[in-house]
Amino acid sequence: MHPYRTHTCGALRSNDVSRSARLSGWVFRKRDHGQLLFLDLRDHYGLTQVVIHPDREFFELCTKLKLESIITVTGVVVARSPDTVNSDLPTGAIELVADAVTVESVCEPLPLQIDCPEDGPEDIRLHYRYLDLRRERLHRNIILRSRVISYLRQKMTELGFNEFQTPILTSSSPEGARDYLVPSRVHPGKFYALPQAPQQFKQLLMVAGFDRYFQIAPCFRDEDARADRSPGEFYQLDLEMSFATQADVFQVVEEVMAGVFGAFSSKPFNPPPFPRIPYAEAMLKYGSDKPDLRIPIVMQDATGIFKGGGFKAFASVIEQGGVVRAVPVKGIAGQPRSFFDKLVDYAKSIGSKGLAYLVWEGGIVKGPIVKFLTPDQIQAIAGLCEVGESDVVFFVCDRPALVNKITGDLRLKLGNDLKLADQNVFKFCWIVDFPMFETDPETNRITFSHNPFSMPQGGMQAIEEQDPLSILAYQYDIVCNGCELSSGAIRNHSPDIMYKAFAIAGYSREDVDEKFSGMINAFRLGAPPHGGIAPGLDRIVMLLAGEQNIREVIAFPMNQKAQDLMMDAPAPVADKQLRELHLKVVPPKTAPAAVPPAEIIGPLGGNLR
RNA sequence: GGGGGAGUAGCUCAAUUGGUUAGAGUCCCAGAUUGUCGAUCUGGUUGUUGCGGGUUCGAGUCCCGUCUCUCCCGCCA
Repeated sequence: MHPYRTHTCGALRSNDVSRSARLSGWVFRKRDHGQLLFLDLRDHYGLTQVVIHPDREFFELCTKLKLESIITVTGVVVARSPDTVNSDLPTGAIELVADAVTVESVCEPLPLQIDCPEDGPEDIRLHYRYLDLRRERLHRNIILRSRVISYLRQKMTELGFNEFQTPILTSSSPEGARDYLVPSRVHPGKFYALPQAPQQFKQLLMVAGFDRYFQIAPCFRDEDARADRSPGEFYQLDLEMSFATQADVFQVVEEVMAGVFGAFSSKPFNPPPFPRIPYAEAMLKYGSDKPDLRIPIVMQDATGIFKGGGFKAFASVIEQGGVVRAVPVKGIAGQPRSFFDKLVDYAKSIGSKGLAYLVWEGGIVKGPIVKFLTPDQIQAIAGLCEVGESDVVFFVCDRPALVNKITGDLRLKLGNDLKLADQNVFKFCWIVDFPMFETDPETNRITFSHNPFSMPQGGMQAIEEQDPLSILAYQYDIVCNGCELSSGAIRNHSPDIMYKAFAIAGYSREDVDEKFSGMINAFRLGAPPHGGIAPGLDRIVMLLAGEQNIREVIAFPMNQKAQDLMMDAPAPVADKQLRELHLKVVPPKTAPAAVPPAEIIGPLGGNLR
């Protein structure tokens, strides 16, 4: 017999009855009846009830076993009597009657309860992540992640993509997020950078003629965390295709997304093709380039209706280039006055000068601004917003950029507070036609609004003839339930167009040659038209698992301040290591480095350093 | 870098306008218990109310500072 197990804790069934079996696992729960002891033995595969009879010499030992200790139990599989069958358990028709018990590992008092649906304090969870991961929900999430990755690999291979590895130690790129840097021992004063994405490598693989690339790619960005953004590192399903149009990329991604969401979630989603929403339309209708389409609020431009009208607060702002955005919400006319007052306060708190609104109730139109409007204007608003009895329309008037932000936030808040979004569906869309360039509000200079390597729509002609701010890019995002899953683009594979595009953003030919020499040289030596995208794996799993925080789908995440509390990273290193790397630490003036890290005393005696 | 929230027993939380010995569930410990499966029953331990200062006859509660965690803004080609 195998020293540890003949079956897993999820394997035994009624047809194993009277078999001799050996199980190993964690003591999940104990039920001590004095003259009879039940143990629920748990492993990765499931739970099996072990029965210990009082005449066994190990009975006493077992009654004193601490939860989460690990034991090996040898015994006979016995059918449960009909009234004691547990139909909630796959193994619930049988139980293992113990003839021998070996303690493999004793568990000391636990800092976290394993059999507990509620989360403990975040820092304790992260410090004892291996315990947190024993909990059913997290264990399930991590396995879901594993299965999703496996599915993606299989699907991508089926679609003719080949998986590649690209360097982890590479060079810093001047664009984009802050890099994580790795000092070179051999080259004093020089640094590697961890890749923010394998962007250039995957494009070079296209130049190399591999046609279709994919990778479950680690990406490293030194940026601050959010609930859906883990600091440090994250993973993308990175893909790139040669001789591909935007439509080709969409088709592949739609097939993969529909496949993975169909396979791993029971929630319905809109089937491909996903709606294509131009960036400008998304900003107008939803105030966001990652709209949550579950919220049934579609905003409208009402600038024309208020222009030169009797509502001077709006008319004067419009004269200075402002716009009016109408936010129609159906069926909320009955909300109390306090609801509207709070919303006005909220709008002000996020930078709005105010929040106007009209209420269609009891056959009349009410609201603070109604006295400034003509019946024709009100009629026009009702027609524009398609509202009527019991509906409400909010209005914000300001500079266009601010209006987008305010109404976008307002739309989300209304959706949230009024629970307008169906939590049991996924709604996908593409955001397309992103502008190639934008004006940096601080410097007033033109910069790339997204990926500088995107192909401008209209190619060379557009770059040469159009107002830069009017040029669109073959740049796209896929969005699900208000979550940006990914950005992608058809790439600019022409050195000439690239030089021109970079010139508009203020980079000289020499700059481009210096910063992107590898790429620009490659594009002079036969580069196929190509494009791709990189859906965020962590966010996909987060959506599938129904989790609100990305840490819940990462086995060993860092906390919000980019610390690994379990491994104690980042940490100081020995002077010898610094000398070898030709580095000297210059602490900031308010030196937090002098403060020792908080210590959590636990079973392993200290902070695990 | 900025703003919000939270911090009370190992854990989840309570504690009236500032009022007397800071409670409950759970975990843990002891005892009882032969069919439970979140076992049950009885009893018990657990506290620098994050930390430091201040106001007050009196502070978990009010004020100031600070630390930790978290959410958001900035940032994320």
